[in-house]
Amino acid sequence: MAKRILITSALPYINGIKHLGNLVGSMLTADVFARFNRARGHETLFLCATDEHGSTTELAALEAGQEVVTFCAEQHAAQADVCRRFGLSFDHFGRSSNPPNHRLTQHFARMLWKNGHLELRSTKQIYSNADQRFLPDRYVIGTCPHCGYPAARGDQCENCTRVLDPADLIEPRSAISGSSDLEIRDSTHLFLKQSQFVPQLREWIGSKKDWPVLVTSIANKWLDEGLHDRGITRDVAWGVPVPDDIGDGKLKGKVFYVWFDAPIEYIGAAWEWAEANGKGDEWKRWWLGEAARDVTYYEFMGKDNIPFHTVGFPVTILGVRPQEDWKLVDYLKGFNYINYYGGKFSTSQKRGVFMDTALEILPADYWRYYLIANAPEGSDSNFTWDHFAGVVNKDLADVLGNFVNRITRFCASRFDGRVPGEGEYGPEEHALIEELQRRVQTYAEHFEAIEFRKASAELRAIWAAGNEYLTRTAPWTAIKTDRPGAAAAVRMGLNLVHTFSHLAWPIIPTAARTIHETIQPVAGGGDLIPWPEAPMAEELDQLEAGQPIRAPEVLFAKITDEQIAEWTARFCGEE
RNA sequence: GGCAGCGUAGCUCAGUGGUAGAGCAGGGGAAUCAUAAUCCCUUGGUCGGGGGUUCAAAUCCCUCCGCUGCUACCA
Repeated sequence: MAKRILITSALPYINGIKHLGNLVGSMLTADVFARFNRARGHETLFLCATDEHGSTTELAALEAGQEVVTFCAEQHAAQADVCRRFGLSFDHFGRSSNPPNHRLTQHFARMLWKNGHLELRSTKQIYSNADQRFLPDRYVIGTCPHCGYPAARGDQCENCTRVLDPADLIEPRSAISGSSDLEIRDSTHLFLKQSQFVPQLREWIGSKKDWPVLVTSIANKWLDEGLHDRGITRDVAWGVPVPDDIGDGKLKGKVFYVWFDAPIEYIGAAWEWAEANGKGDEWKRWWLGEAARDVTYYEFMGKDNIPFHTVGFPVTILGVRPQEDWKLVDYLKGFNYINYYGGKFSTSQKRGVFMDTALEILPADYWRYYLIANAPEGSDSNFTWDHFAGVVNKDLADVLGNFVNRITRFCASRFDGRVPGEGEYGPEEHALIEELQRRVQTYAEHFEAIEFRKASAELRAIWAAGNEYLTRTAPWTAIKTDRPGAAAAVRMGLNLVHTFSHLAWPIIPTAARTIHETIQPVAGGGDLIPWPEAPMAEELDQLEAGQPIRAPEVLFAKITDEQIAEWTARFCGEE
C-alpha cells in the first residue's frame, strides 16, 4: 500500500561547500532513504535548502568582499550544483532567504505572539562603534579571566574550555576589526517561552521508543536541565525582519534568529516546490492539518542539530496549536561525526574531504557507497584513505563490478551475447532464489528501520551470494559436458545482474543504471529504478531468452596505492 | 566542572542476560568465466580495569581509566 513520506535533510549552512561528514549526516542518508521510498512506489517529498541567515553569513560576505545577497546567491548555486552532481534527488532545494520562508516565519511569530508564547525582554549586548554593529558573543575576543589565554572568545575560552560571558573578558575587542571601542548597550528582544512546553515535549519525546538513543538522550538532557526561554531575534541585518505588529513596535530593524527561521524553511521549501511546479496549495497537504494526517515525516541530521529539532522547532509548532496543526516529526534520525585521521573535518582549516573536491577525484557512487556503508550511526567513525580504498576496491570493484563483468563476458563469449533459453532451473537455482528472497526482505527491513550500515552489509551479502552461486554451478566447466546446465546458470547470472541493479539503485544510482543497461534499457526514462517487489522466483526468471546483452566497460576502477599516497598528501590539511 | 555517547579480533564495526560474531587484513586450499577479480577452510579476542547482582554478565548495578561530543547569542 502506497504511503506518503515526507523527508527533510538538515539544511546545509550557506557558508561554503560541505564536507563528507555533513554530507553523510544529513543530505546523503536522506537521499538514499528518499530513493528507497520512491523505488517502492511511495509518494515521497524530499526537501532541502540552504540555511542563509545570521551574522556568520554577514561576516563571511564581508570577508569575501561581496554583498550578502550576492554572496548567498553564488553559494547557493554552488551548493545546488555539487548536490546535483552527487545525485542528491531533492524534490526541491530551496533557500531560507526566499519569500515563502519570510511569510511563514512571520506568520509563526505572529501566531506565537497572539498565543502569548513570546515576550519582550531587555538584554545587554556588546556594540562595536568601529564596526557599527552589535557583536555576537563569539566575535568579541579578549583575555580569559580564568586562564589568561589572550585570544579567548566571548562565548567560551578555547584554551581552558570554560563558558564565558563577553563582559568577563579582559581587554575585549572586536574580532572583526580588532577595535576595542566597544560598549554595552541595552537591546530589546523577543523570547520564546520554551520552559512552558517542557511537559508536552517530555511526553512527546517519551513516546518515541524507536528513535536512536543518541537523539532521545540529547533531547532528554535538555529537558532535564530545564529549558531556558530562548531569544528568537537578533541585532543583525541579514534575516527575516520582525514585523511591526509584533512586540509593540519595539523591534524595528531586528530580524529573527537564524535558528528560529531555518527549520521553518522545511515548510518553506515545500511552498517553494509548489510554486516552482505549479502546484498551488498542494504543499499544505504535506504539512498542515487533516490533509497531512497520513504523512510520515522523517528528519535527518548530525548530532549538533538535534536540540533544535527536538526542542526548538517543536515548540514553534506546538505554540501555534490549537489554531493550526502543523506536522511534527515522526522519526528523527541523528548521526555522529566522521573524523579525518582522528581529528575533526574542518571547513575553516580546510581539513578533510569536501563535496566538490571529492567529485574531482572519483565518481559520486564511490563516495555514496563508502559513506552509506560506514555511516556514523552508533558512534563517530573515522575516515582514512586506506580504509576508503579498501572498501571501494573490495565491495564495488571486486564483489559487485567483477560479478557483472565475469558473467556478461562469459555470456558474450560462449552464448553469443544473448540470454540463453536452454536448460531449466534446478536445486542450485531454487536454493539461491530462496536465499535472496530472505536477504532482500532483510535488506528492505534495514532500510525501513533506517539502519544504513546493516542495509549495506546485506546488499553486499546479496552480491556475494551471486559469486558463490557462480562458483557452485561453474558454467565455464559445465559447458564442456552440459550445455543446457551452463545455459541455465548464465541465464540466472544475468537475471542476478538485473536484480542487483534494482536493489542497489537507492545507494549507487548512476552505477545501478549502467549495470541495468548491460542487460536492457531502464524502463520509463531512467530517473527511477523500482524495487523488485515480485517474489524472487519471478524476479530472477524474467529476462527474455534471446535478448541481447552487452558486457560493460570496467564499472569500478580500482583505487591504486599511488592514488592513496597522492590523496593522503593532498588532503592532509593545514596544520 | 556538568551531562551524554562510546570503549568487543591487527583495522572498521554488529551483538542488551543463556556455548563470543561479520567484513577487511593474515594463513592454507580450490577454481581459471572475470578488473590477479572469485569461492571454501582457517589463525586471531580473559568483550577498557576492578568490584557487585545472578544458576548464568560483553549485556544489569557500582567504581576507576580512556576517547569523543554537547554545555544553550556560531550554525
